Amino acid sequence: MKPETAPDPRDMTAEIEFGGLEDSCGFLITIAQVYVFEQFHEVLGKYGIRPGSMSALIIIGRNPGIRHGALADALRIKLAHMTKMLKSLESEGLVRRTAPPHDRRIVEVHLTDKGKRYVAENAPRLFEHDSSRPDGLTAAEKKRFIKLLRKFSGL
Amino acid sequence: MKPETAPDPRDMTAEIEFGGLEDSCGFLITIAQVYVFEQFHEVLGKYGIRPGSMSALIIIGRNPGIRHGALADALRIKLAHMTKMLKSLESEGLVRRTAPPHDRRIVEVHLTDKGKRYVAENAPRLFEHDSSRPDGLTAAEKKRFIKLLRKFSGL
DNA sequence: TATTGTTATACTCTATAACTATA
DNA sequence: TATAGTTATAGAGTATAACAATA
Repeated sequence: MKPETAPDPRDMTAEIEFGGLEDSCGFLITIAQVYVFEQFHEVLGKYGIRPGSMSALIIIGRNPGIRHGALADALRIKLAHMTKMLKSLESEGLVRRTAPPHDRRIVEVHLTDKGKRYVAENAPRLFEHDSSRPDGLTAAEKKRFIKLLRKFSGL
Repeated sequence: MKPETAPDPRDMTAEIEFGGLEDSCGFLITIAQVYVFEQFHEVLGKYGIRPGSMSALIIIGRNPGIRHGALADALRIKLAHMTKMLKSLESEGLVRRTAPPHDRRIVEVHLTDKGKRYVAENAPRLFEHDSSRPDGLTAAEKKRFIKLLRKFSGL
């Protein structure tokens, strides 16, 4: 990112011009997201954990009996996708889904014992990875970054 | 996000516990990214523009003759996907792809006149949308946020 | 042999809408 | 009629690896 450098795409040492995208939150968040996933798979892939289902399991563990809809809202994914993910986690024996008697439309989700062991083993790996990712931010910057990210998303 | 509230997923007014994810850069960036795409499609969908190809066209416009590989690096997407995207943009008449005589392995990309008009018309819409997105950040916060995002991604 | 790009395949994630069951 | 979730289908994005052409 050197705006003063004349762009010459044939010169491999030349930086390319981003034409304003370097100041676009949307573009930069997309780029950051690619980096996050890349690092996640590189470091945590060997344990077979994936970002989406790991987040779901962590939230289910902290909110026993949470409904499909509430979980979908929390993870910002569509209910249809949530169903697929939870049925998959159920078939792996990590979660249990039950319809309460008072409203049989609802599906409540709990971790199984296997699911609890899975979270106890893998959640620390996720958090350790997240805080040690080589992202070039100082501790103070990371703190500010997290606050801004939360405010940005209305979380 | 109220850690002091007892979690009760059946009470719709209760906040859910994120169990540490609320302090994870990776999780928060994923959530932010969902918000960015959602807003993008809501506001700019009617013009038929999409985030990936719009970014590509903007960068091509600013770096005439840029190679497939350099563009893929800039957008953090795989070369195989870049090829698909550029062939699609070529079939829409927005870009021209040519192999230079001095190294016939290379493919250089330029905007066509139609592509230039397309960018002239739609890039301002993208930037206007990006700066006016209702993300709750003040101008000063947005500035700091952009700097942190760039540092985070090594851009 | 190494580099640049292409093709093919498969998998994940997402969007949408029609559907079932229940309230 | 409205709500919670399910199913089916299609599309976008991505990963991977095998491939062709050129250097």
